[in-house]
Amino acid sequence: MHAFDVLGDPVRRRILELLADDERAAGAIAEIIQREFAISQAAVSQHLKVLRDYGFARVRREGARRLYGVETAPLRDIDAWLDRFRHFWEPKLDALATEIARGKKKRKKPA
Amino acid sequence: MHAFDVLGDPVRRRILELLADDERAAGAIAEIIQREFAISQAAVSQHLKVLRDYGFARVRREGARRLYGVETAPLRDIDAWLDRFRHFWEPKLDALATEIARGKKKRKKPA
DNA sequence: GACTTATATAAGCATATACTTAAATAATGC
DNA sequence: GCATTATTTAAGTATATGCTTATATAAGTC
Repeated sequence: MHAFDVLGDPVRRRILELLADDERAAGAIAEIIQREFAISQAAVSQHLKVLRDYGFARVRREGARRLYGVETAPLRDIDAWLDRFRHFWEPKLDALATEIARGKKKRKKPA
Repeated sequence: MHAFDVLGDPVRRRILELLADDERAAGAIAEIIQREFAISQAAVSQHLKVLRDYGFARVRREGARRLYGVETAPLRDIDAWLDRFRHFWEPKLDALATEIARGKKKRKKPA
């Protein structure tokens, strides 16, 4: 499955949206998703597995809970793939603006 | 089908890459794709239909040919969806830099 | 107008994936 | 250690999608 396929599923997109702010326990995620999509807890768990398997999420145990967090590498890959089309909707930037805009440089201190 | 599903298919991604530079005739696209993916002309045509149907491509007739071009609205939608994750990999920009970076403003003249 | 070229559509089939229910695994509390 | 809570995994099924071959549509050529 390709990263784009992973994001093709609305449940998985919603889960990632939930994780964009904060880590959340599998159960807390399941509760929200079950309410919004009317699917079983097992189904939610299977989606979490897909997100793990394709590098969109990480888990850590905390007692009986499993805390999920977003992992951005595949999202960055997608962002990079879009680069070849960006000139269609982003104005041409000069070299410096591009550096700033796309964060290619680590800056020591914001001015 | 969601925009992400459309991009989930490697053939469709490749077609869009081909269109990123230039318009191309359906036949020219089919030729390349058939060589690279070993699928039939009909299959390529079906992918072109999906790209049309979901707003990723437009066609115009030119004699017996059909010239395809990329249409970026759904790509921009995806780009916008990624916004909520960008803070993970882009440095925090100040307001002005963000304006410049994301092209929210039409500038009259580059300095 | 028949023939060829360019492209799309139809019909049918195979496979992947998203769900279900049931069961397994693991930590917590008594 | 047994029950409970939290979560994953297994097995089975339905459906969507991507392919195939065959056919339709439309324009260009003689």
